[in-house]
Amino acid sequence: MLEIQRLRNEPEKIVEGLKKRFFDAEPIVDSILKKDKEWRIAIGELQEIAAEMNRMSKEIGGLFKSGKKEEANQLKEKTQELKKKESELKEKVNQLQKEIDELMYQLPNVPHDLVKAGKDESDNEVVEEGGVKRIFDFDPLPHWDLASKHNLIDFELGVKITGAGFPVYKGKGAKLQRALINFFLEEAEKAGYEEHIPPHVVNEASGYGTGQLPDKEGQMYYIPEDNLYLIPTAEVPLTNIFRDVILPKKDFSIKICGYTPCFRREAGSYGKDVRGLNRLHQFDKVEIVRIEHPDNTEKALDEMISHVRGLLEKLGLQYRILRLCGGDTGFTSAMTYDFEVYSAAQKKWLEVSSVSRFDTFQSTRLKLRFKGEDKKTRYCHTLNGSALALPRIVAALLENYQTETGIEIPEVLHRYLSFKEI
RNA sequence: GGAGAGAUGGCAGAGUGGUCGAAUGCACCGGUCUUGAAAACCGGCGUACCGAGAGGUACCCAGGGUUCGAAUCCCUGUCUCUCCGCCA
Repeated sequence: MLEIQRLRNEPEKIVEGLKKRFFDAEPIVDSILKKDKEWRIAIGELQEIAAEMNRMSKEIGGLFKSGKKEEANQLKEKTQELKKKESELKEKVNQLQKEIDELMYQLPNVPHDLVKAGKDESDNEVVEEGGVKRIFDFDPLPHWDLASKHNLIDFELGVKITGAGFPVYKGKGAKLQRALINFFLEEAEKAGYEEHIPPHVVNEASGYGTGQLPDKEGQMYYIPEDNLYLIPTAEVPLTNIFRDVILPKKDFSIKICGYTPCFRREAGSYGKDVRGLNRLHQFDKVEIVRIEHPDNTEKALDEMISHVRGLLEKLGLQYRILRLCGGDTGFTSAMTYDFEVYSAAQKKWLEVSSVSRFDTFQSTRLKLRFKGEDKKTRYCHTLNGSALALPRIVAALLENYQTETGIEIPEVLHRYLSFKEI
């Protein structure tokens, strides 16, 4: 959520910034400001009445104590009128507050200066390319064929047990998953991220904290009996560790990571992109999360990008980094870099990581603050990124490391496995 | 699943209708003392909102209610703990 202060101080800037998303914020911002003005007047009046009531109550108490019953009763009658006014105003204030909140929830984060205006993914900027380009002298197979040929992943079995999008990893396929998870976790640890194993199910408050609710409930699996949600990413439980937290000092830099399965309903996504591992309802991911002082956000983001880049280089994959345009940047994000890996067999780029800075957008909902220089509380900045999501990495590894007879394993993974090829 | 207990400031814990935003202890911050530290002593020490400021308002799990007045009484909900049962 944006800070109301910011809306009051620089509404034009926000409206202007959101144009980069092709989001017309003006009517919402105007409406908020109008209601905010009303609200401020109403709450001023309400507080005055409350103060008057408090005064009278004390007076009545004193009168009763000193035995002046009649005077006390007279005063009592006077309070009736005030009470009525008070409850009316209270209702008005609450109603306005509710309306303002609802409008605030509709405003996405304001894109960072570097973010270009754009409607969709076709406007994203490629900011970097690297890694090893793979050239085949034979016809490479897509990973779904390789997976069944080498008995690594059984998609049909997953359909039987659960449904489409829930593959079963078997034998070396399963071990490869485990190796990747360990590799990613150890790399994260080396980079200073403290490992966590959080719950894979979260409550409603956590969903609101990181912004999945009220917006994207349709994308999460929901357990109505307990009012709990399966996590779509470790970002949710990891970031919510810091919900309702005020960090005591101004110098802090919190770096945590965690492996979890991720569950996504992916409602409304059909077509060819869903083949094989390309889009799943359950997948594994190692997530890195940072809580930073606003002054340190830029540096933190750079470090995260370097970290993810490092992983892709160690795995020997061809990659590119995109800075998403306004329209393709997630609702809660101020700036997002997507990492894509090239699959020579599928002849396309596969998104394997997304690194974002949210600035105060999440921390306002989370109420995550720190004590600043002058003992004032300020909102922290949050960032997170996948480091990395497994399925498409597996797809790219299988496809790019295939030979005519089998599949090689990148050297960095050897220490996690008892075999060097499939 | 059954039975019971509870939810108060960073923590512990008092407070059962009036001046309680809340005793006290611990922790924390500043100071005195000390060569330094400890101890002792003095002072400070929740959050949010409105207001230019003075100041005011709200918050004792959440939401309702009773009352001139609620941390305190009533209702509903949530959560936690203990015991029993079941079970990895």
